Amino acid sequence: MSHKTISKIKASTKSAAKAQAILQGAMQEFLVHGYAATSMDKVAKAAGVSKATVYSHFQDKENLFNAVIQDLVKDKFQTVMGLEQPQSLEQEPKIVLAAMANRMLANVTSDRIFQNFIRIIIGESGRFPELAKAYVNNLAKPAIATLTQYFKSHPELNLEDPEATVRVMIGTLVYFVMLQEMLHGKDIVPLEIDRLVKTLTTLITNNQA
Amino acid sequence: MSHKTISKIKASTKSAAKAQAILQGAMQEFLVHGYAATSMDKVAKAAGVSKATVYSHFQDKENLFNAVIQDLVKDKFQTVMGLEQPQSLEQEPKIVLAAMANRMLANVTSDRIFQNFIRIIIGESGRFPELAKAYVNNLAKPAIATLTQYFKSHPELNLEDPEATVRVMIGTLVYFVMLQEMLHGKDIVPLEIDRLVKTLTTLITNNQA
DNA sequence: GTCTATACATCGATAGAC
DNA sequence: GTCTATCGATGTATAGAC
Repeated sequence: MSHKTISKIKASTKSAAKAQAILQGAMQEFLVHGYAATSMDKVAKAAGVSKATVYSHFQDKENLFNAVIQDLVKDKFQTVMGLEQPQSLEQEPKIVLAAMANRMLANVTSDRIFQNFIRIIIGESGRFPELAKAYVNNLAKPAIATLTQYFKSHPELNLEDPEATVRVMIGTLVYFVMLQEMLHGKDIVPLEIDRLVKTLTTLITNNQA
Repeated sequence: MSHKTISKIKASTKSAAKAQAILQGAMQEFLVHGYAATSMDKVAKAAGVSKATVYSHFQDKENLFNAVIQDLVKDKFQTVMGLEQPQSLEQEPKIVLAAMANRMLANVTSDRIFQNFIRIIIGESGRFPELAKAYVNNLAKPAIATLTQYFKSHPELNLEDPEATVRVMIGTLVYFVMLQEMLHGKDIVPLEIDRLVKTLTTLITNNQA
């Protein structure tokens, strides 16, 4: 990208280490306080640099916010995609689907950063539509595609519409985490995970033409 | 509530009309800009009163925000509950469920205020957990209860776990609106409503013990 | 390249006239 | 009960020394 040749090793360009520290500090602040309630002073303090240094690496607050979210989207891509791959896909679909669901629920439930990330994406989706689209493109779409491919490669499931069935499965899981964890509904409308997963997988695998 | 007897008709207590105007103006601003990015100056301007008047009716910004959200929760209760009642529940479940789903999707998709309301509830659910709980108590819980009762009153559906099945149905619908509309995924991961509804109702009604 | 110091706007909240 | 005027704190962003 830039000309980091010539001259000595240090202080050749804007230190990439500081840029990373700024991104890290900004991420922490944005995830906890949201966009509007996060000040550039707090970001600078969290990153261990001066406010002027923040502005020397990022044009303005909006620019920094975009960079932070794009970073998170990339980070969480691994989290989301790692859900389907590393297991034995050769077993019965009912087993595989239940395992996928349980793993997804366990991962997201225990990942406060991911929950705050989703909160921001949804909360700011009106004012930052491009960020919402980045989420859809890089996280939702691949997840949907992967599960769709699995459904299509198992005709014994007898699914009339695999694409739509994927939405049922993902929607069920996402809504569950959202209502129980993010919206603090655990004690108000309790429901055991096992019951949800059993019901979901039964509906999908007990399909008759 | 207050002593609006005695004295003349006007200027007896803090005019309730102004309080309503303030709530209305604040609602508009909060729904569009979120909590932190909404200033009390903008609220006062939107309500057509001075900032001091706003503070004479509401203790502070947080107090006003709470009142606005509580108002919205009450308002939208009608929207949510009106979805299941006024139709002929005597028809085949497959027909009834499809009608419920279609109506819910149509209503929420066309209601930008409701979408912004959900955006705020989720976006601020970390910093205002009580408001999220108010949403769960007054909107999600009744919706779940109503649909659960319907499922339980139709044993011919052969549902092993009606409570969990309700989550599948509501989760599917909520996630669809959220992904297609609120997160602007309509053009990125398109899916026709009819396919989703058909798939969902088929899964639920084609259930074999 | 990074700092301190600061410019300038806007924030939430209140005092005091009417 | 509602207004105008204003307070002190804090916001984003930048100038200038090093």
